[in-house]
Amino acid sequence: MITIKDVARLAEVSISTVSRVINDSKPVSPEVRRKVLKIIEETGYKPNDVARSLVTRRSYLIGVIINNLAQSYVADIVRGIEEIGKMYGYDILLCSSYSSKETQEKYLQLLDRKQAEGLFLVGTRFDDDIIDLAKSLNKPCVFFTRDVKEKMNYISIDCNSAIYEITKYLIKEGHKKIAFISDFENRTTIENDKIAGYMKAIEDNGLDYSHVYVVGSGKQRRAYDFGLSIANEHKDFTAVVCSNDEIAIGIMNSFTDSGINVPDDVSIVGFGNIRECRFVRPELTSIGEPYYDVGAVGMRMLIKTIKGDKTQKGLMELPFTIEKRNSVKSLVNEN
Amino acid sequence: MITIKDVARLAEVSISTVSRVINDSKPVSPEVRRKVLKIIEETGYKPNDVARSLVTRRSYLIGVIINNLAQSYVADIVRGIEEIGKMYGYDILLCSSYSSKETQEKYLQLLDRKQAEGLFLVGTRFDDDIIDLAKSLNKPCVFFTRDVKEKMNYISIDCNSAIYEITKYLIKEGHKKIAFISDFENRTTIENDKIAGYMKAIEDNGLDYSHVYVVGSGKQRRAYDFGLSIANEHKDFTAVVCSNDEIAIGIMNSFTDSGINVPDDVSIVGFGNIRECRFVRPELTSIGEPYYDVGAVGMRMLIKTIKGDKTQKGLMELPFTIEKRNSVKSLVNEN
DNA sequence: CTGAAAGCGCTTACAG
DNA sequence: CTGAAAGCGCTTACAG
Repeated sequence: MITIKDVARLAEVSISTVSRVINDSKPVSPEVRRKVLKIIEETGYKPNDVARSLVTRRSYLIGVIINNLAQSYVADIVRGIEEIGKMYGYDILLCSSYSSKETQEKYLQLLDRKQAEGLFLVGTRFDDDIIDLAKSLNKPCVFFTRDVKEKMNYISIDCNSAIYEITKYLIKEGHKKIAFISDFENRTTIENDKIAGYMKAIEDNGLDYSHVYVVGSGKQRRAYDFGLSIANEHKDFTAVVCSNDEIAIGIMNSFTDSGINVPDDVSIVGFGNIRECRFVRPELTSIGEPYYDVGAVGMRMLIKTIKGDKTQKGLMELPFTIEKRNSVKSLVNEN
Repeated sequence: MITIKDVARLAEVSISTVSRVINDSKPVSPEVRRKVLKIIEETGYKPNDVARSLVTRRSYLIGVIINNLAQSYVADIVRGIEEIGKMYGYDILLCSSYSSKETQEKYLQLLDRKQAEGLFLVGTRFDDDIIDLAKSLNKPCVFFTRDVKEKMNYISIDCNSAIYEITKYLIKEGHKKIAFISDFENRTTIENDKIAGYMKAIEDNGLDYSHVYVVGSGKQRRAYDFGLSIANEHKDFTAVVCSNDEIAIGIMNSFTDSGINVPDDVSIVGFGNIRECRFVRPELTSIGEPYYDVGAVGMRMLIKTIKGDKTQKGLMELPFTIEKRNSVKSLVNEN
């Protein structure tokens, strides 16, 4: 391995001078610069970033703790994080915790030892211990989570408005009996926001029907089973708003398999706009969260904080979109 | 920031001793060890991995160059890489090149400067310059690609056998006119393997019909358009084998939209077993590539090479599975 | 078992 | 504009 020392020797200058030309940090006479550059070219010298990190105390590493890269929204967030990171010269250290608190703890320690300059945590909900540990590391830190705690800097979309708007959209299409299908009994803050948005739309539009079902899971398979059970009982709604797309797809499949036509008998909307929305039949209307942007905007916040710029603390909310597809039937033009 | 020096001072020992207890590298008397551990505990000292890296010349970093994390199979490979990496104490530096040769080159240089100990390149095909550059870095390196060159260490699945087997499966189900739908005119080595597997199955079973269509793209949308065009002309096959799932789904949707029933009129199989296979209707029969394992096995190879164990060079092939779903109709029990 | 010293490959005051 | 020296936070022969 060829080092700065070798370059200095070959170019017959001091290592200080070599350092100055590779970093362009101080004036160097043109002839000397040329000579050094020539040697660098010839030897193929590349500075050792580890040594550089040690003295500059900059690692240009951002620790990203996620649950599972297999979830496409997580992959999208990571893409946003990486892209913006690379723009500013930061690399990301990816840590998949698969929702294990112990693993998250281990990675937080690891990232600290590795001198990560910032932390980006992505997960449905985080244990208080993890939040405290992350804070104790004294590094800039941003969260993307479904369960917001006051003490964290987080980035999010306005779920309350999103569900409010999509419910209003169903109402405008003539639906009067709209149910909401929630994931867990034990709700995250975001889930509460969603349900509040649903209820507000119902009330604001003077409807007298509302019903919140609880699947007991956020997963498709469980939603499918749950859907079969409500398909069998007497269901009186003409549309359902689902807390996420996995649930919506599970419910939709269960209805289809039970002989309930979507959207002719029941309209369904989801939340998240995952890729599968366009693959299922009928294609699923959903709320689009700009996941890539979540990563990108969050990363910008993080980098700003690292640079010491003042940045807004706490909340940062991103806009959503309603992706209209054909899982919703308009009842307006019917007699 | 508290350093090894602080710990040494507080514990009234030399930094050598502190180093020995944190690394358990040399015998230390029980009392001294206890004293040091106590100080470490009290101060919350954590070794600086950057400094450690510099002297040990070990970064425990693996550079992973991919095209796009938005492709689910890429995310799965990365999961496998990360999981095995973490098991052995390695972290991954993720670099998304979005198929740009320039970006790949830049990242290769970056990874070299960062002292990455190994390289894992994932992509459909790589430019010769990139392969050469990667080799020139003199680091252990493994490729997962659809276009294999002799000069690389790669990991792959046996596509020839996979397509052979799935074609045979269609034949066993009574299909006698089976077409193959390929992606590009300009074929990768893997694509050639697939077509060869298809042809061999046709020949081995004495069928007199064979036809290779070329979409001109590996993407779903283009396959959809292409599917519309062949749906309109007189098509004489009862089944099609597609070079990948995106194509299969595009073709399937185009057939459905053209009034051709899948699988009643035409059976379709894909390759890749992407998540969408289970979301489309009918669910798509496909060849499952163990992508997670590709990452995991490749990473094991890489780590072995880093450790200096001799490992098989060149090819490493993984088994495939045929995921039978309902996009295939059996013609056997018909009269 | 323990410590003093050298050194990993850089950057950066400091002095000239 | 240039160089000698100190130092970043560690590990590891070497000597005792």
